[in-house]
Formats: sequence, structure tokens, C-alpha cells
Amino acid sequence: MNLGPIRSQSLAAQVATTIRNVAAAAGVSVATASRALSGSPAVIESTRRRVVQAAIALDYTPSRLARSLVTGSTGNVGVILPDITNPFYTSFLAGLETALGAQDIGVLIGDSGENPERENRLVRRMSTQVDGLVLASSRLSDEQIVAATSRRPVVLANRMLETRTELPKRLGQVVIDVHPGFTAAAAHLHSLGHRQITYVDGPAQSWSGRQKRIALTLACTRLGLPLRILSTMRADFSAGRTAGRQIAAEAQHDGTTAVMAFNDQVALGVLAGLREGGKRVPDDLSLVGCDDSLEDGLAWPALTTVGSSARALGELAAHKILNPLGHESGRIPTALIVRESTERARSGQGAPVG
Amino acid sequence: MNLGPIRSQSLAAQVATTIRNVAAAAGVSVATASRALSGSPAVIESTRRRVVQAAIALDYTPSRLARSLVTGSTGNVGVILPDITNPFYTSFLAGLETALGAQDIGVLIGDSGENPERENRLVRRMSTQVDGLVLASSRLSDEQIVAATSRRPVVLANRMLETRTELPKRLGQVVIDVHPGFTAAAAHLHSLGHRQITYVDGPAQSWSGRQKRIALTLACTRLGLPLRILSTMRADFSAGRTAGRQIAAEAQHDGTTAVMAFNDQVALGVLAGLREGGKRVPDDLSLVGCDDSLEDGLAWPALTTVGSSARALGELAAHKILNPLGHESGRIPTALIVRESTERARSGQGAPVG
DNA sequence: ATGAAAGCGCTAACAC
DNA sequence: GTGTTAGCGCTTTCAT
Repeated sequence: MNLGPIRSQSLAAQVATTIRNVAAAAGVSVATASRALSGSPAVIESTRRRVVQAAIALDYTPSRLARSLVTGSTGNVGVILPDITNPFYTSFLAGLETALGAQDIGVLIGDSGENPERENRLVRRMSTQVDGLVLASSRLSDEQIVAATSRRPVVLANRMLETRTELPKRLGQVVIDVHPGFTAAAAHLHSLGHRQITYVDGPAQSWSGRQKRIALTLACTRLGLPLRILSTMRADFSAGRTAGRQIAAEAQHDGTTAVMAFNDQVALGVLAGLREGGKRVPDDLSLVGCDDSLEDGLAWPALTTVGSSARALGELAAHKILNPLGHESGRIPTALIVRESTERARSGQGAPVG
Repeated sequence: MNLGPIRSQSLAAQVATTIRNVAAAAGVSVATASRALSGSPAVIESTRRRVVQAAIALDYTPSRLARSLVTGSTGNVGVILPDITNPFYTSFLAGLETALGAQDIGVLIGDSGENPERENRLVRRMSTQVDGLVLASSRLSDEQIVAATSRRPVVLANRMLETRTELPKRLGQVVIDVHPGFTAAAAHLHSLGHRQITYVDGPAQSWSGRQKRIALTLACTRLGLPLRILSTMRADFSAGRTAGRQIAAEAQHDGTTAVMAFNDQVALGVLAGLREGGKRVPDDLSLVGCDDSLEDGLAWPALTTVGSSARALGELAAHKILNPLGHESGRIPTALIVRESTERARSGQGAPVG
């Protein structure tokens, strides 16, 4: 029996099969088809089977757009990162994507390039097609973030609002607690006999950068350890390298015997810069990174680092965005991972090379 | 004058402002509001201004969902990668995202984990909310890819269909042409006096892996250079490290003096493994990576590598998906980048260490 | 247990 | 130049 014109499956621009087709093929109404496919208990087993079979036969895939439009929930979340290329965010994203994917939530991604305007454009652009927004190391102002909150639930990762601002509902915050790791790192270096540390900092505007600076300063002060801070514009390899060269050149004057870095990329750069400046790690200077984003053994000597799990941060952000319950900010702890790049301070400066 | 109930902006779950509100506020019909906002020439300047002002005043953001539903175009593309964490794909993604973002196209991302089933699920899941799909190093079968093509235009990156299959319309292919780079690498090693090369391969199933193997085999054959191939399961640091240890242990028996690696991650692993096996690069063995995904100086010694631009591949994929015109497959060339990890072969084997 | 109908927010004919 | 109407594909009352 021929129920109306069969959709001629020509080779041209396919018209996707809709729930209407499925309903027709199964001989039920659209409503019933919808119920059957979404597993409503209000549909009898025999009809359900027919509907499902029709759906399979027609290779039916429900339109998420239409569904979202009516339900008001999209099944997607948006993530905005400052730099997709940075291993820290890459791991963060992997953790997030895995956790969300397991719940069949899609991920829309945007790279802000550390540019607040671009970040804001991305927020607006995404806001109508996601259920929530995850902003990693956001460079937006507190006000802008609060504003974003009125569109969609927001989870801030690696950043917290100044608490003078009233915390809006629908705002979650997940951060890495750098204190334990940095405190341990300072203590570790101190116990190895180091008496002058140079810290190669990241960009000044970053919230997490400020946290690290504070934690380290505090720890060093308590130990009576003098700390010298070197600023860089971008927290990447080449900035570290430049700093490394500088440190190599100045070490004999300022007495620096240990270097800490904003992150592992910078540390790797410092390593290269020191080497180019004729200094060896850990013989001449000790070196500590941050993030534990490098596979063990990737650096040589293996890098002592303040370990945290960007991946865990991503997973935590995923959970926060899925249930915007409490206001307590999630924290991922840090701990010092001692490997080969730190060693007992040599009394004198080794004979300068090259 | 009060036109109906003003939406009470309570603190509770905001109801987003719709084009209806804007139209009402501007005192025009919804259609006119739509036209005004989308820049239709058929609306007089004065009304346009009123509409736009109302939109701004109400902080109106058009619903992409609704728009997509009616226009049939979503303004999003989906990207599926085997591993978000891998720098190659990370650069690829960055190139893609930049190129698409410039056209105000959003990016939906999925990590297949090199799992064909998961990849297929992602394809289905995304298909109703994107205008096109970019599959990087897809592990799907030719048939599955062709099937995906019937849902949305597809661009294959770093993979080509076996040409026995009829090429579907709406399928683009962009690849990295490894031949020039690998040929140059083999010639380079040969000219340095190396007479036995070991190649540390990646996963056997990968299309791009096959290309590299073919290119290298061909080049070596032409040079009369014997080639030994070591297979690995995953193309990552630790696989390389294992291979490196093995090579260090066997080098004296098989006469290997130069190692080539599937990619830079593997090469870095090989470097570590060789070091652990008491071999030094480039003194004892030369080493060549692939991709140029490491910042220069990140590895030490700096890695000679077959350079290609994953970023450029991403940009090319973006262009392909935006205009699914021709069938010619886009190619990104490769070239050998000589740095410090390759050197003239030593006549004898250096005294084995450790 | 199933169907008919309304409507999510928007654009695109088709009037006027 | 602007308004009216239909409808994208789906879910969800409300009847039956």
C-alpha cells in the first residue's frame, strides 16, 4: 500500500528525514513517534517497536536544533580558552570534553587569544546555543562576567571574582590551589641550601599568575628567602628562554642558585636559555616548573615541578556546569613533584662556561 | 505611553529577550525588525535606527537555534580529532578555529580517542547542528565516511579515501604531502654517511602513517639505504622512549646510526630512551623527527625534523569546508629542517656507556 | 495509549 | 516599506 509520494532519494542535496517521515512510516502520529523515541512510558511496547524500527530504517537523526528550541536546553556547553595551543588548556579541554561527552553533552570551543573583546564576542555568540559557559583564565572584567551570568550559567576556571562583587547565582568557580605546591617548592629549595631564588613570572594581568606570585612571595618571606621576580609578557617557551639567558648572565652577581617558573613551558625555555648561557641544570642552578604538563622524561634533566592536574580542573568544571548547585568554589590541590632538575646548592659558582 | 506589560526584570531565571520584544519596543512588526537587524535594504533608515536602538536597549541577541532552524544553515562546523592533547592536532585546531572564527563560524569539537565507534557517534551527534564536518585523521571506514557525506559536507584532513571508492560530492580532502620532506631527510642522512636507518613508526592503521612509511621506504630504496622499521601502538612520547631504549641496546648489532621518528613526540621519546640506554644524540646516533611541532630549542639537542604546518592544514581545511567547490585535494608541502640532532656518522660505534 | 494542535524564535514568501 | 502568514522540526499540553 502506497501512502503518499515516497521521498525520492535522488543524489541531489538530501532532505534529511524528519520525525514526520518516521511517524508516517510507522503509521502513527508525530506525537506518538516523539514519545516512542524519547522513551515515554505512555506508549505501548508494540507501537514503540514499530516506531523505532521505522526510525532505524530511515536512518533518522532527530534535529537538535528543533528539540532545543522547544525544550530550551541545547545539550551543549561553550568553552573559551585563552590559547588552544597551550598544553595546560589542552589538558583542561580534554578533561572537560571527556566528562561532558560521557553525558552526551557537546562542546563548542573558542580561542580568545587572551583578548577580552574577542572573548566577549565569543560569549555572546555562544550564549544562544549552549546551556552553560566555561571560561578558562578569563580576561573579562568582573562586571562582564557577571553580565554573562545573566545569559547563561557560567563556570570560571582558573580565576575568581574579587569578592567585593556580589557573587551572582549561576556562577561557579574552579581553581587550582597553588599554595601547597609553591610552599613545598620554596621549602624544598631552602632545604637544599638555596639562598636566592629567581622567579620567572607570567603575564601580570592573569589571576592565576597573581596567585602564584602571592603564594611564592609568602612562602619565601616565611623562610627568610630572598626572591627576585622576572616578568615576562607571555608565559611561553621563548619568554622563558630569554629570561634564562638573562639569569645565566647575572647569576654570579645576584647570587641566584635556583629558578622557579610560572609554568613548565617557561621552565623549558629557561632550561634552554641557561644552557645557552653556559649554565647547567641542576649542577649550576636548580630549576622548578609548574603544572606538571610535561611527560616525565620529556625534559632533560627531568623537571621538578609544582604538579596540578589541568585535566582534573577540566573535569571539575564539567561537573560544576552540569549542576550549578553550591557556591563553594572547587579546588584542585597542588603538590611538589621532585625530579632531577633540583639539587643541593653548590657553595661557589661553578666555573662559567662558554 | 505604556505598551502592554513591561517584562518584569526579576532576579529569577531570565527570559531572554526575543525579536518580538524588540519589534514591540520599536513599534514595528516582527518581520520588519528581522529585516532591519539583518540589514535588508528594504527597510527605511529611520525605522532601522529605531529597531537597532531597541535591540541594543534590550540587550537583544538573536537565537541562533531559531534562525538555523528556518534558514537551514547553522553557522557552525564540527571538528573531530583523534586526540586533543596532541600538539599536531592542537595546532591544526588552532588554524581551523582562527580561519573559521574570522568568518564568524563556530566550532564544535569532539575527541574520538582514535576510536571509530566513538567517532561515528560524534558524527551523528554533530550532524544536525553543523554545516559541515572536518574529520582529522579519521579512523572511519571509507563506507562510513561516504555515509557521513550524505548528512553534511565533509572535509577529511590527513587522510584520503581509497580511490577505488567513487568520490562523493561534498567531500573534500586536505593532506600533508610527506614525500618531499621524507625524501630530503633520507638524502640528508645518506649524505652524512649513515648506512642503516631505523624508523620508529606510529600506529599501523593510520593513513598518514602509511604515507610516511611509503615515502621513506621509497626514498631509502632509491638510495640503496637499508631501512629497519619499528612499530609502536601509539605515536607518543612513551612509545618513542621504549623504542629508543631498544635501539640503544641493539645498535651495535644491527649497525643503526640514524633514527627517524613518526612525529616529534615520538622523537622526543626516542631521545630520552637513547639517553637512558647510554647513547648520545647526535654523537652516537642521529635523530630526525616529523611535524616541526616543537618550538625550536625545546628539545636538546635541537631536533632535525620533517617540517609541515599543522596550522596551515587547519586553515586549508577551513577553506575547503567553507567552499566545497573543486575536488582537487589540498596539499601542504613538507621540507626538511636541519638542526642539531643529525650529524656525520661516526665510523665505529662509540664506546658503549652504562 | 494515541492524536490534534499550539508554539519555541526566527525568516521568507506573499500581500498591500 | 511594512505587515500578515506560514512553517523550519520538534515537544507538550489537552482532548479523546
